[in-house]
Amino acid sequence: MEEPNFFDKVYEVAQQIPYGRVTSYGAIAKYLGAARSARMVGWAMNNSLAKDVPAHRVVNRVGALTGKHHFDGTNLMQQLLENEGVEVVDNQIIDFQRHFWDPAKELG
DNA sequence: GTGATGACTATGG
DNA sequence: ACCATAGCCATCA
Repeated sequence: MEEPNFFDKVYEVAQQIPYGRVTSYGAIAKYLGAARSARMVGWAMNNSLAKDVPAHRVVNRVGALTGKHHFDGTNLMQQLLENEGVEVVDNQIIDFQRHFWDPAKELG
């Protein structure tokens, strides 16, 4: 095994997102010290789909389910979030800030 | 080694 | 307010 890659770190953070909470790509990237690599976080999420990572809890900065079309169904991501008590309308999380979970703040 | 790509974000017109 | 462009940086062809 080698040192944890960027992706591995993203997985760890994503796995620590509490139930019913969400975060943004930028927040994770910032926690990892690569705030400008938010895209990498999203990409890592794509890899995480095959892992035990709650990728549906990671959305963009405005709480929009930009990655929903990476899931099997068209509304699977939304269903998962709603199942956790997160209100989602038109592919966007309602009261995003209330559900927001900042790893940089919660973990350190 | 170079170029292209991406589930983003910030800024400018 | 909306659309376009730039920056960022890790991975792949």
